[in-house]
Amino acid sequence: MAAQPVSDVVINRLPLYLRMLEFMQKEGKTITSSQELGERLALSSAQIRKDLSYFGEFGKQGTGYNIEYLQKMLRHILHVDRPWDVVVIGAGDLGRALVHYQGFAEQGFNLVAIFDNAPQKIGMTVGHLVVQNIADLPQVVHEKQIEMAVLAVPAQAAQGVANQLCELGIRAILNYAPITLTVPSNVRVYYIDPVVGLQSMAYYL
Amino acid sequence: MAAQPVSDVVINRLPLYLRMLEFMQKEGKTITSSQELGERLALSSAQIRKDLSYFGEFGKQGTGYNIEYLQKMLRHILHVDRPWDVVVIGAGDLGRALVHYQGFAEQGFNLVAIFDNAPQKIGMTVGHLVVQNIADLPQVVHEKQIEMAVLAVPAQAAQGVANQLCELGIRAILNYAPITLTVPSNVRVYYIDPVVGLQSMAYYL
DNA sequence: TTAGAATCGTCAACAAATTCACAAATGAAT
DNA sequence: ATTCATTTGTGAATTTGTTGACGATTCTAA
Repeated sequence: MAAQPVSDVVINRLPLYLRMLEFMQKEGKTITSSQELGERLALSSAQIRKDLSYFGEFGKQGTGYNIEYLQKMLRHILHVDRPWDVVVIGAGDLGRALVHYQGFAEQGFNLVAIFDNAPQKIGMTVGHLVVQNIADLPQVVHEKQIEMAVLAVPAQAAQGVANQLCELGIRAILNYAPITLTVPSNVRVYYIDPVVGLQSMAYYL
Repeated sequence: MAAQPVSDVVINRLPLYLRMLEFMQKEGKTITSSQELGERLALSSAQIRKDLSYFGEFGKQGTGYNIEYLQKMLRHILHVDRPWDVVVIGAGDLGRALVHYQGFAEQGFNLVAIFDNAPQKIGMTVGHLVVQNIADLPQVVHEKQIEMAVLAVPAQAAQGVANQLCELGIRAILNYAPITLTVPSNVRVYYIDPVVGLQSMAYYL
């Protein structure tokens, strides 16, 4: 599909295209153009055409893109045309809020287990899940062949848990802990830190 | 301070430097080097020196950087050497989890009010705050001269609330809603969407 | 006092990312 | 049937971002 690897910045924009296409579809639209997509995403139309061109030809000259078809192709490219099972580590306020969030399942990411190491949290019901002992993590990861994890533990525990996840074969970590993780090069980390966001924006105020 | 504007990618790395410096300080270290910072942040040492050089000369040849001093300078550059008041819009699971999170206040971001439009949520206590009617937002923003907001409402409500925030003079929005917002060019938006993160990483699996 | 190791700040070289601009194709309107 | 307004996909040009390399400085230790 991709002879020479497509760069990270391109891959990171594809989910935004997908999200906008879903939005347009809900509006009842069936076709769109790189220009319209660009305007609504605050990107240039050339950028969008170029990004898509790394993966194939999905549009029709003079007409634009069929929204449903382009969605389908993007899901295929991103490997989200199948469900993924995901484990959540940490049953604090954040971990629990994540389990209650419907947005993951809507996009095919099933949060199938939540773990914590605090005895008073183990056994607690969170949405449709029961908090499990972190000691049971290896078994669950192995049995369900989990490849993705959400890390929602305090900063001081994050690196230790990350090490464990990597050893268990997890290859993608969505990290909410405010710390840069050190992981093997075959493991991906996506960082979410709201404080970093506010600090970046404060610069411009 | 910055003759020709410093690019966004550079600004977005500064909080990571700051975060790492705080971490090192907790480890008891007092000085560091661009090389050490680079290794721990998975960046090149040249990158770090280059980034800092846009703002001045903070290191000492042969020695490196004084951690406390560099922290202080970075806080000054980012305008986080003062507290910022921030409002939270949306008192769902996410909004409530954010109010409970101590990480904002630790970095000088004070969540001073939380709003919702649902009658059954208004009046509810969340941490040290009481959920207020969204109708009271203009008054609070004006009285406390708020410039930053966290948007934690459902996707379908997000653009409407964002419009209101912009009209009220808010200049920085931390957006958790899974939608690309259209805002005036003088307003910054920092996007947090965990699903986008998982989708990006799924590409590599 | 001097030698040597470490490190910064910066200019130039290099690489990556974005934009430009246009041929080719499409569909609508006359 | 022909014209015209759109729109794609892409190679080239341009812009932006990263890395290399080195003079200058600092500290340590013999």
